[in-house]
Amino acid sequence: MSNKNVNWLEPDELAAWRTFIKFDSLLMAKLDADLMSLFSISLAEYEVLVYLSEAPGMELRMSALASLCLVSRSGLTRRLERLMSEGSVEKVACETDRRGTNAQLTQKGYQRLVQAAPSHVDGVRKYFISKFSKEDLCAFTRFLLPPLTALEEFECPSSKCE
Amino acid sequence: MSNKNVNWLEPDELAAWRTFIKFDSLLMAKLDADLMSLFSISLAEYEVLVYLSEAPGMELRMSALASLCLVSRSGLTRRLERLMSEGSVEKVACETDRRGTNAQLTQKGYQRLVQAAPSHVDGVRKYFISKFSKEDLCAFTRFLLPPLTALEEFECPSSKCE
DNA sequence: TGAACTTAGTTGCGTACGCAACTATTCCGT
DNA sequence: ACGGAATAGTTGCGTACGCAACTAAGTTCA
Repeated sequence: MSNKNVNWLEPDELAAWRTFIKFDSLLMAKLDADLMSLFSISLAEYEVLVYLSEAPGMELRMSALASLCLVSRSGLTRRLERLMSEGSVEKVACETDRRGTNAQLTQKGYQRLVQAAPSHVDGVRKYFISKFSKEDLCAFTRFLLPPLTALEEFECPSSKCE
Repeated sequence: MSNKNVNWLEPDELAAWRTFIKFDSLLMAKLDADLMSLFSISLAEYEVLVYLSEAPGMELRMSALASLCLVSRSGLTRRLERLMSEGSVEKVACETDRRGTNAQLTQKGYQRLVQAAPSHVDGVRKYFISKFSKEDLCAFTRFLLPPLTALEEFECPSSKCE
């Protein structure tokens, strides 16, 4: 199609854009499918286990976790229901704010993470990291960080983002 | 967390990986929200209009369209239902294969695309393309193409991918 | 030619999610 | 100290999707 009233992307631009979209889409699908078939855990659930494992006391407020996972608060409530029902996560009351709830990684959840992580990390290295030199990897991050910050500001229109 | 039995990503690797994930997620959400609020069309539907507009006769087989959109055949059936119900797309019987159906862009669908495209393309340029020099953009594509090809082979395990 | 296999598309069903509305708690200005 | 606004989390409802099963049509091979 070639409509002169629309300033379509140039071939190089289009190639980069579609490669990016497709790469991301296939990569996420592959990582999810691998986790699912090997460890019966979805990428979304794995993500929760990772963020919890990195937090002090292996616990995080629901809202903080939702924000890290880029998911709505209701979406996170349901994700945690699934993880709780298999015993990977527990909810504990928040000491300092009685509205709040902390999600906490259980021993079982931690073991589940440690079991799945090597294979998952291998996948990330194999399909993504290994394609870049160390310099290119850092350049990649530097390139993407400014637009990422700009995008974050649309989410939290006026205030301090986290 | 620091478990010595897992070969976790290095800080630079982790930064690149999480930046990538987050950037993609926020960018897609933003492009979708913009299309939705300005033109009441989702990014998924827009994508269908684009691919149809580029095809000879502005029509494509359902399967081909599903493959381009990286969506299951049933997913595409439902996407087209939505686009048909507002008159942007029609189904026409395939001449050469009576099993087949072609999705065809209507005048209305084409106008819808031309109306939404400038704003959408601006967004893609503003948040993605403009962050790279022309050289970096091509390098970016070159980097991602090999792993993309590798990932495509998992989808079509043995055969010719298109 | 015709029986087995493959391919095209649709449908039923289950899942994961977002939005809006809700309750409970905390914060803030006076 | 108290009344209104903000925040934390959950729930009901609607949506978009994938998988598996299905029908119809084409393909292959004996």
